[in-house]
Amino acid sequence: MATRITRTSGAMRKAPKQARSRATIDAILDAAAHILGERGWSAFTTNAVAETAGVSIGSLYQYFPDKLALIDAVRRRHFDDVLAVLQAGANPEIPRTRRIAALVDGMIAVHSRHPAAHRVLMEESPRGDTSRSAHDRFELACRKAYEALFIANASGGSHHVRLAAQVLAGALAGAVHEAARQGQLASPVLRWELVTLVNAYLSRARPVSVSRSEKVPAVRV
Amino acid sequence: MATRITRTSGAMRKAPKQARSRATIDAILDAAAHILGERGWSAFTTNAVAETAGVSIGSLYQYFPDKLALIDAVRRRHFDDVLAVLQAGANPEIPRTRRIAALVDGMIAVHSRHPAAHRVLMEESPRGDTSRSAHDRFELACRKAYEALFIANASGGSHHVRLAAQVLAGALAGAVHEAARQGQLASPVLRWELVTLVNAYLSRARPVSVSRSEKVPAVRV
Amino acid sequence: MATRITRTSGAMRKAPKQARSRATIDAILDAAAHILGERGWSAFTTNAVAETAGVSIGSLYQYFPDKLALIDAVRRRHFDDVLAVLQAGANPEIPRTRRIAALVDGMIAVHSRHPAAHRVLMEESPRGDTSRSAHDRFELACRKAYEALFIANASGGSHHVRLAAQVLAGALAGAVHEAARQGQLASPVLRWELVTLVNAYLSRARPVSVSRSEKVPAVRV
Amino acid sequence: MATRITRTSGAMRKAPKQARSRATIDAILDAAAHILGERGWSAFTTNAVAETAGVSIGSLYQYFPDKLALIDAVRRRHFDDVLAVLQAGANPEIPRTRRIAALVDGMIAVHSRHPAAHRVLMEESPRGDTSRSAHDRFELACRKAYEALFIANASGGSHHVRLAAQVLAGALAGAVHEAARQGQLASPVLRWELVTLVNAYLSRARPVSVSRSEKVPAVRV
DNA sequence: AATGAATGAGAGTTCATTCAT
DNA sequence: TATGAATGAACTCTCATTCAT
Repeated sequence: MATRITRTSGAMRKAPKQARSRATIDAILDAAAHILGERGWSAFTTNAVAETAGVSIGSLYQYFPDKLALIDAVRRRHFDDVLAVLQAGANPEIPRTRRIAALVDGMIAVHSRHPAAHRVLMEESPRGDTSRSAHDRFELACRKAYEALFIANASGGSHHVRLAAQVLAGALAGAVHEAARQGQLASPVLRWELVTLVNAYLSRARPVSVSRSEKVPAVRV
Repeated sequence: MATRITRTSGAMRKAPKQARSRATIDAILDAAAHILGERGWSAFTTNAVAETAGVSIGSLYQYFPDKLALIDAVRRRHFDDVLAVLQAGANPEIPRTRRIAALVDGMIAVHSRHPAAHRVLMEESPRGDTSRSAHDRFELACRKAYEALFIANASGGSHHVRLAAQVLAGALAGAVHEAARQGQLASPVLRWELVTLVNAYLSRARPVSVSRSEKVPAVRV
Repeated sequence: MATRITRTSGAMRKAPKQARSRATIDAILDAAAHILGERGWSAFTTNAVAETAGVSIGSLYQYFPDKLALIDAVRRRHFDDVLAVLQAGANPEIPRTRRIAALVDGMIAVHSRHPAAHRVLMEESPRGDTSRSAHDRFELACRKAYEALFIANASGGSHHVRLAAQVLAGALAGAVHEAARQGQLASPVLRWELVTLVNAYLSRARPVSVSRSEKVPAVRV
Repeated sequence: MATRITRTSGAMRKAPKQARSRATIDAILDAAAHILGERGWSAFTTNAVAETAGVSIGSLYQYFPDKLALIDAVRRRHFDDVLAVLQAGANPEIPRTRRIAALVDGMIAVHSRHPAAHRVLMEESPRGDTSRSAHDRFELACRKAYEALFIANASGGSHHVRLAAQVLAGALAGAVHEAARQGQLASPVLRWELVTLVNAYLSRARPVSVSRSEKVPAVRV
């Protein structure tokens, strides 16, 4: 039950020198992503990945020194895809409304293929050292994309662009996750609501200041 | 690494008849919540819980038929706490602004003790049968709390109250999760931004209709 | 899975001094026999016995030092019953035919209450030291009863009365066990066949001498 | 102490592709049979089997999905051996006297290697689904072999051939088991008595009809 | 390079037995 | 004396990883 991963895993055991190697690696990554998305983290065993990929377990370990390196590779590849989505909507030439729509559509698309995989990669699976920088680059890129929306939009005037961008990112991701869990990703109403959410927050209808409510019940855990 | 849980677990094995039992059960639940929050699901082994609780593994199994029943019990106890928070802000007599603030403060409070625990309980750990009804009651209560905000507020006029409430719930949870991950739960700015988010969405600044953006890059996984 | 019994168990921890003790012991023995017969050896746990008997596990251990002593006590009590059956048919005044019928009926009766219990007691459950002498007395009495049949019947003229008696005992027990397994204990035809079996063997229709068959295939295990 | 087996086990986990596998499987089965025969069911733990076989516990589980599948495999292999013995004596060309001798010798041989193993396999150890059909085939073959003796022998004229065959099978098995327990399997006198038993029953010296004896003492358990 | 048999630490769970109350 | 909570050794089974072929 525990994650028996101790070794600090290096990136990839060997660089693909031949086309065959590259094909093997891709088969392994595809199989890994597939299992993660369809059957979840608990079914993600190295033996299962190797079998699904149609290679021997020995071959898998020839390319990935351990399980951590494997999941990191999957994550890296997934990040690239998501970044492509985000940047497609980052062009400042496009009107803001259209960019918001592109953002929402992109997020929906990201979660539509294998709804579980994204969440598993982001939240459930352990991170190796390799993943660190890739993950940082990813978060940076995401933040930039969201910040760009705020910056382009002077109306709100928040001086906490960075935190606001983070809130927006978390909110959109959370709403999409929940919709994915409910199987509503394809709903046009959902899309509309998400667009509304982003738009409204960017427009920042100013609330009246509120003081901290006096009594919040204690919460265990 | 895998979650080797198959048996469908019943609630609790035996009702405590002596005061000592109750103390043991509480120690176990506290230890379970603590491990879950501080060290995550992968460190959540029955033996670790028993040891942390200062009881023998046999005692743990005297009260919880299996690991699933244990995690379910933790979840149920946590749900009760969260529900208390939500209902504290559900009183329609209180002005909307104040209720929103209470909601945000409640969510922040919920995640402040063991930031990871909430997420782990909600997303990462498997659910037993026992948990099902408790979870349903919980989701219903959450939805009601959020819907109440929309209903009280006629301005938006959305006919999809339920979905909008779900979007808001997911968005707020996501933003809070992300803030918890960044260690910003105590920040007043964060609180302000979350209040702004809820307020803005409830006010539903109507965006101009947007057509689906033509090209969204494909996303693997 | 293993039988974790190591201690050499003494007979019974304390002699029943009061009527209440006697009642408790009987309740425990009844519960033990019941579980053994209805649910088999694998369900025969000390906790289950205590619960079925309606006493605490502590009380059980007050009277039986360990599980071995308990099962031995059950066995002893069962032996007494079987011996009573056997001796009822041992009276030499009664004609042989009638005695054989009584023997067969007795064996059928012995297995009719809880078909599984007899087998479990005889074959499946471990024997403690206490049981040794009781078991010896039992086997002796059985043998005597069977030998009496041979002795009364001079016709066969076997000089190996003891071994023949043992063969007869084993054969009858085996046939009855098999019938019990098939649920045929109540069948009159079965009874008739068993009587025939005993009768025929006692009459010892002399077979022609046979030489050892030359080739018997080897058998593993 | 209890048999903690619940899962319904499938046959064998994977077919051996290399010679090494076959050797491992055989070593495991041999070790399993050995432990069963020499030290009984209670010593039959998966770790003990693996250790005796000189392989790791992991290897054992590579080929047998669980303990049930292992014991079933042992049983199947044993059945095959016993069937070979029985059929060796089933040839109708051979005179009846010789066939009876072959049967008795076969049964003695079956129990001579590991006297306890046969009994344990037949009576004491739990059965998986795999074992079911093999066991049925086995019982059928046994019955056929015994029935053949009755059918060939018109003298008795019993119309209950099937039940008579079952009685004979049970009787012979019981007598052999008892002899095995007493360590008398090698005794020529025992062999002679067994032959006599079978012969006598087949010849069915007709007993005078007997009425059910009136009073059979009650038997507990 | 590739294969897949083998390994073994470690996780979940049971139950005979003890001992504070 | 009686109770039942507590104990922990022992057992079944998994899966990341290695290595002979």
